[in-house]
Parts: sequence; C-alpha cells; structure tokens
Amino acid sequence: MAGDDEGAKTEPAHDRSLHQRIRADLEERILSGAWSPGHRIPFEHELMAQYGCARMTVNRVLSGLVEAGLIERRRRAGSFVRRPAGQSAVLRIPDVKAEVLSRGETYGYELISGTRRKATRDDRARIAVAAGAPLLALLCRHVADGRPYALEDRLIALDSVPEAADADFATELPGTWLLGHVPWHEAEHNISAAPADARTAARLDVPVGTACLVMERRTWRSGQPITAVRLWYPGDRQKLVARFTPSTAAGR
Amino acid sequence: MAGDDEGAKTEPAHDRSLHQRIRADLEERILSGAWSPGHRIPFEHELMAQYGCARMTVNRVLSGLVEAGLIERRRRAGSFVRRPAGQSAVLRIPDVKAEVLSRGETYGYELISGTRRKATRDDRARIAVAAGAPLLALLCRHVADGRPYALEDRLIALDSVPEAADADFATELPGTWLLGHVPWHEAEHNISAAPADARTAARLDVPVGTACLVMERRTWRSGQPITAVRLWYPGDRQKLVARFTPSTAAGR
DNA sequence: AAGTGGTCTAGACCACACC
DNA sequence: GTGTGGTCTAGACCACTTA
Repeated sequence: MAGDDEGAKTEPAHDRSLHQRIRADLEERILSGAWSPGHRIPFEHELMAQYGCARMTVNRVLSGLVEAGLIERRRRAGSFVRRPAGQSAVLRIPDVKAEVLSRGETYGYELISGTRRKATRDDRARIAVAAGAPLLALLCRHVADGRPYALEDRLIALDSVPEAADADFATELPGTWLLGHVPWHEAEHNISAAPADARTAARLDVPVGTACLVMERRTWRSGQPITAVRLWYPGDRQKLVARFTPSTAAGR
Repeated sequence: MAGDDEGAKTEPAHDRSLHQRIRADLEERILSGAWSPGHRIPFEHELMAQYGCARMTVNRVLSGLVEAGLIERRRRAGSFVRRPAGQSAVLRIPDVKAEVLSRGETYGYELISGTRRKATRDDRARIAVAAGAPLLALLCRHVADGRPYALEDRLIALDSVPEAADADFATELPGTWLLGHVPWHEAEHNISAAPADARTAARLDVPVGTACLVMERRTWRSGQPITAVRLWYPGDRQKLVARFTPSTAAGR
C-alpha cells in the first residue's frame, strides 16, 4: 500500500524524512572514513531491506550522493566511495557594499569616471567584444569608514546591455544595477596579487607598490559578454574566505 | 502501464532522459531571463500535463532546481524563480604538483625543514590545538621548470594524525600524503595578498616586498584540527581561477 | 476548505556491463 | 544470461499555507 512507510512513521526519529536520514547515515559513514575511498557501499536492494523502504527512496539518496561527488556508481558493479579529487571550495564573493557593511563599517561610493568608447585592443583583451564595439568604462572607488577600500575598474558591453548607457552610475552601484538588469549570468574569476601602480596607489591612498589582491571577474550570458571588472583591494585590508564541506561541493 | 513514457521514447530527442530534458527546458527559461526572478513557474500538475509524465518526474526536476538554488518553492503558493544572491563561485584549488604539470612545466619539490615541536602561541593562532600539543612543522618549496613556484609552510596536528610523525616528507608531498591518510575533511581557505618578507623572498628567489598571493588553508575533521598550511605564490606567476555557473553553484 | 508541495510505494522496462 | 543501476509510473498520504 502506498504511504505506509513503516520505517518512517513508527519511529519519528527527529522529524527528518526517511531519505534525509538515510542520506545522513551514509554521509556519516563516508566522511568519518568508516567507508574509505574505493569501498563498495551496499546495493540498492540491500539498503531497501536495511531501511525497509522502496527502491526509489534509496535511489534518490544515492543519486544525491553522486551529485555531491561523494560516490560514483557503475552498472553491474555497484556504488563506490570516491576519492576526493583535489581541493574545491565554494568561494562566496559578496558585493563590495555588503562586504563593508558586514564588517560593521560605514560604506561610501564614488564614481571617479565613466566614459563611453569603442573597444580598444586593450579592452578586447579583457572583454571579448568585436573590435570597435561600444563599451562603457567605469572607474569607481568603494570607501569604508572614510578610507578607500577597493578600486573598481569596469567595462560594460553596451551591445549586450544597451540600457546601461542611461543608468546613473554616480548614485547606483554598477554591480547592483547589472544584477537587477541581467539577473543570471555565468562568471569567471581570476584572483592574483599585484603591486599597486602609481595611479592605483594614489586612488587607494596607499604607498606605491603595496601588495594588492586583484580580483578580475568576467561575466556573460549565453556567450554574450556582459561585463569585465577588476577590483583592487589593498592586501592587508581584504581577505577572501572560502569554506569547503565535502557534502556540498563536488570534487569533480 | 509503467515505462510507456510517451514523450521519452516516441521522440528519442537527443538521447537525454525525460527529466534531463525538462530540467534543461526550465533552466533555459530561467537563465535566459524569459522567466525573471519572482516569476511563478507552472505548478507540478501543469508540467505533468505539458510533458505528459508522472508527477514524480517533474517533482524530481523541481527538487533539483531548488538544490541548485535556481528556484524556491512554497506550499500552496507555487514555485518561484529566485533572485541570484551575491556572487558565489566554485573555486578549484588543485594540489600544487598537478597545477604545475598542467601548465606544461616540470615539477620539483624540496623539503626545506621539518621539525617536531610543541605548539607555541603563534602556532595556536594558526591551528586550534591545545597548548603544548605536538605539532609537525614543515617548510617546503615547490619548483616549476627549475624556478621556485610556491613556498609551503605547514603545521600538522600530531594528536589528530599521529602517523604523520613517521612519514617521509622529503620524498612525499605533505598534501598528497594527508589526502591519502585523512581522505575527507572540511576546509577553510583564506586568500590575501602580502609583500614577501626577507626570508620568504629569498626562498622564492624574488625581490623583497614582491606582491604574493597567500593562500591559507585550515582543515579539520569532525572538529579535530588536522593541518594548517600557508602557500606563498609570487603574484605574477599564479592565478586562482574560479568559475560560476548558476545551475551548479547555489547562491544561498 | 482547498490546493500546493513533500514524501513514499510497489511495481515496471530498459541499458549496460560482466560473465 | 544475469544483476546492477537509470528511469518512469500511477497512485497515495501527509503537512502546510492561504483563503
């Protein structure tokens, strides 16, 4: 009969649904090392018997473990604990304003310059638009507690986002504005360290040559470049934090 | 009858399974902006009718979209396209050897020093062990094409990984050895920029003050600290690359 | 009260890999 | 062949939320 899942209801078991409990059970065994990499975990029909549930239920759990990168499955052979491949991490990059406010500092923003121009050779190394395509080039400063916090050097492809030409970036953050107008897009981040050149150092109010964290982000939507932004953070003021939890991040 | 999924077999449709095609359909609508944030997507029973399939099938798809952070669901109300929150990215941090080899350069490794000591105050700021707990402190150099590539400054908690005392880190990479002995663990990464101090600069063969990317990683397993490592990369030689694909990374 | 999603069942057919 | 996972069905009961 449908619905009379014995294991699930006769034992309330902390409110979690059956598949969540099975998932937690298996994850615990894998992450604790009780089942080390390469170990063959029970077949679906064995888990069905152990938990007294339908095959669909254990299948759902195992599919989730595959998606999380914890196991791999081979027909006829079974399911196996994966070896964690390399190190992956989920890096959260909040927008600069939220970042400053979360540090309990006051936030300020200034548009230093905003110009419209046709893509130069240098621009095209940063953002993959056609030669001569119209771009909006912005330079802004983010300020925390009155001190320069980060310098933002951004290009926006006007072919992809023509409305940007009419936006007022003196009052609205380019990143926020873009998220509102082009909500979902792919992104690639490049993080490196570089010494501040004379102009950058002046704008950040740090000595020339100060080690800076440079975050470059290029985003596009279905192949169309949207924007390329370079953020300069004086190294001692900024840290990027990333957390890695095996069950969340796939090691694939 | 079970198995006679009309949509799936009468139209082979590029080999993908039914739920994969539904998933791709919905994702395309969301990511293209056709369904913008806040939009209510069809109810499960409507999707059942549209695709001529069982409710379980569309439910599976929608659950996947929730997990991917693309939609949120509310009982009685429906399912809604989420607004992408902040910027998240999946950062892959390969082990240094793989990193060098993937650049097509030859890889070399040297153990500069390896000492066993009781945790000092400074150590305990980096790795949360008890005062006086035994630590293994390693200093190693990674070499690419004969040039110093990165400096690795690592602490290993011997209380958590006693076998590390007997490992030969002159020949075996500490990171690789640890992955083999403590396969799954949580990690936290801190990425910043700093100028190379005199000793670091000498070991990396760069001028003092060179902007370096400093990656600090602390890992533990069920609360037990395992290792803390600090990797110094001369800024101009190293970039961390992260990609963000909405359907992969949850914006939660 | 009604309608949504959340979960689960007990089957089924199929593809694939190994024997 | 045989046994595994991959997928799908046509129901079902329940919890929750909104009207």
